[in-house]
Amino acid sequence: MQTLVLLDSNSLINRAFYALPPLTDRKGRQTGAIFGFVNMFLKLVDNYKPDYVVAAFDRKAPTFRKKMYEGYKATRKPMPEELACQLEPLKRLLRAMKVQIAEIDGYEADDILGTLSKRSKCRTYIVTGDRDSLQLIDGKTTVLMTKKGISEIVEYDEARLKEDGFTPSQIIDLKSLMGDSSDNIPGVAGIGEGTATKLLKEYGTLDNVYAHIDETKGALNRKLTEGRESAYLSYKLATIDRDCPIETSPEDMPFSQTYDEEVRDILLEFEFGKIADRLNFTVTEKKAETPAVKAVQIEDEAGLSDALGRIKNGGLLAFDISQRIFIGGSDVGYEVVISDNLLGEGVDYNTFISALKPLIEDEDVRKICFDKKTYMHLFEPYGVTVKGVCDDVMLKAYLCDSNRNYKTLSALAAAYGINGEDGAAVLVALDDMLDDEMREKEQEKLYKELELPLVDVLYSMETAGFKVDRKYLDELNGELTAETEKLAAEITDLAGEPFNINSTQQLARILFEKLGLKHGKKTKKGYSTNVEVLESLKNDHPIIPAILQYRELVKLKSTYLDGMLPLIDKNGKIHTVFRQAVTATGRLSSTEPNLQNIPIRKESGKRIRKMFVPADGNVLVCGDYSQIELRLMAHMSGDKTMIEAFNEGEDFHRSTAAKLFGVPFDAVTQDMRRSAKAVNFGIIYGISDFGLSEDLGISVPQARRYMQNYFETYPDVKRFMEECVAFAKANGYVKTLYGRKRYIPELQASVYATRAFGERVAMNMPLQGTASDIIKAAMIEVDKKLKEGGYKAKLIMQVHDELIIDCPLSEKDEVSKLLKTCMQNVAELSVPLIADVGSGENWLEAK
DNA sequence: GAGCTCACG
DNA sequence: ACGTACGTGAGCTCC
Repeated sequence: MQTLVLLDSNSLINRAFYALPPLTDRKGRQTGAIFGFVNMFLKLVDNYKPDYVVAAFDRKAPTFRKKMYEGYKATRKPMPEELACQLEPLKRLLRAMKVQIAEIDGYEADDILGTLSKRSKCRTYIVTGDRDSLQLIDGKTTVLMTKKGISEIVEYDEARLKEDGFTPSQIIDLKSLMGDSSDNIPGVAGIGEGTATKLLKEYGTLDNVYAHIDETKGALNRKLTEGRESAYLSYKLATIDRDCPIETSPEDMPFSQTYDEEVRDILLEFEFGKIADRLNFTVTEKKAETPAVKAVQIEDEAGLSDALGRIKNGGLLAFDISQRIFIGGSDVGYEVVISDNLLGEGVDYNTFISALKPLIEDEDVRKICFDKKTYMHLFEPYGVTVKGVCDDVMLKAYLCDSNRNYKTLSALAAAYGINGEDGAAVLVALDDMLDDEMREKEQEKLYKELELPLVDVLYSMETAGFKVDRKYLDELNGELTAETEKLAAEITDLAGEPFNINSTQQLARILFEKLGLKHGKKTKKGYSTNVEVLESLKNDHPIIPAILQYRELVKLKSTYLDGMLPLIDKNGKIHTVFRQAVTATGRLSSTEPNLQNIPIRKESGKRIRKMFVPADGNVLVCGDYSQIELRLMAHMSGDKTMIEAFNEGEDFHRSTAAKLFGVPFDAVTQDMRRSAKAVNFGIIYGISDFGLSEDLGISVPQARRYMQNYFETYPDVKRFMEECVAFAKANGYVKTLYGRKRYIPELQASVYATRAFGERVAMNMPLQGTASDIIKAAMIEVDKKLKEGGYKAKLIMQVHDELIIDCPLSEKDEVSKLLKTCMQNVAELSVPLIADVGSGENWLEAK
């Protein structure tokens, strides 16, 4: 018997939409629900191997049976725009996959499924997330019910339904009693699943329930009597129409799991490279052609050196040896493929890398790889240095779309629809495609002059490492251990019982239930216990200050002491990893450990920062930009008043306060300055009245007045921010002074909060992004000047607007000057770009 | 693995 | 009527 699969497409895509994060392609088009749908579909056809597939869709107007109930239209939520816009693309893909699309005006998908399953002569599977369809089950019809969104499938046939105690037709009786809010079937008021099930067990059908209504008593009798009309209306509503005028005959279009080229093109258009990768296509043709490639399997060491020797000067070497080993030279018209099993047999890793050395170090051989910096570290122990141009497709892809985060070469290749096991061929193809894309998006200059040169600087910073005063760390650890233990004892004592203070849930129980303290805002798991809440309860119970103190110290100890210990090398140094392709704005990030969030704001935190010290005989020289983002706002907005304020060189927050509050500069109070500073920060973040009011602890209208006042003071700031948003809406992205782009698909959202977020991003990114472009340029410059000057001093850290140099004492003055000059002169703005430079015996002192 | 909390710019 | 400050990473709980 042949197999037919019927899809309740609206039900499935709905579930997919809400189950998955909102994916978009590079152009900002929504693809998340399609992605979920297609994945589920492919799993399904793998399991059930259908001969025919029909996808049924709702057509806008409610069906006849649903129209009968007036409330139907009123309460039904319209499909969100983010989902609606995915329907047509999905249909296009399904058609290409030889899936028939079935829809008729005035009918819903389940009517079509009901009709087609009734007519079907095949083994029939109905795929849906709605229990309604269980009424369609019969000897040859099985319902595949999706669970957990759409990730799991449960088979319902007659036997399985019987386990639940129902026949297929009883599903209608059940719904007419209990109703279904998602389908706006009213049922009988006050009767839920339990009562409905009990009644049907006893009486079998709705009719029979009412035939024996006298046997019920009390409330139930009253509910049934009052709900009779509603029940029978519900019965009609819940009954699927199995004779609707659909002309589709599934047999017209045989389905097969071999798809043609069009399917691949559509999948790639949606950027579902991973999916395209695992499908069979009738024509297997590589999208991006690589030069004539002849794979050579290397058998032994001689073969290896022979193969490598044939990649000549002026050639191209693509290598991917992170997982399996692939190297290739495309210019010579053949490709070398070296697989894993070679290692340990004919050639060992050491021999392999050494054989590669002449090519990696040949200035005239262009290299391509994914994540150059990691390779530099990998090669280092073998004495191999990367020389000449080494392109990095990870960075190219990042510049093309910073919202994406490709962790591996294969993930990147999949996203670009490049098939193939062979890493070297994949790299060559990717490199070509990304060059085109970078040209289109005008990212080449940033790539060549900023990101790629920065790789070498970051590599040397990571290699140098940051020295830790181990003795001091151990002492501090001891002190913190004692202090936290004491606090923990105090807390359990005050709580009257032992509990896990680190568990927010247990803590909430103690504070808000046992001790009866007034709770603040809720989280998903109960009441929040964050600093804000605790701070507000400070004077209500002695346990609160103890908890605050405990939290603070435990955080410091676990993250910055215990967490750091295993990362200290034998020389007492910590080597962070800078990640160059993760943030949406262009900033770097720091991991394993994160050295960009070492404490400084609080006294206890300052104790931590002191443990970071220069190498022996050195001093730390530290330079940080003064209010770079606000200066950029002055420059980019061209606001005369703001530019003037910076040119006068006075404290900018104070000068803002004087203008906002209409007082002379010298009459500004601490409080006024604090408010002005908060507004200045708000401006950088893409201000909102709510956010400002939260930060300052004032009312929203008050915050709004501050903003209005601010915009009157600096009118071009307002104009600039509006222009950023307008530009983003018109072009889909914003950019920095240097042309780095960030796409903002959120601006297309129908949900207000999401769109508002997109607007704030549009205001913030040009500032934050330009600042990071500038400091990156400064890093390259500092590194270059230090080398040129023959200094031993080394750049070791960057914290967004701050650079740190580990500097021999003898070079301190010159290096300090060099650092200041480089940082200040790297960009020419209409306001001074100021870097404050200091030095010291530890990181705290140097700042 | 998600959610909460909190460290930094 | 809605729900928000921008950008990160890490440690801990609890499911």
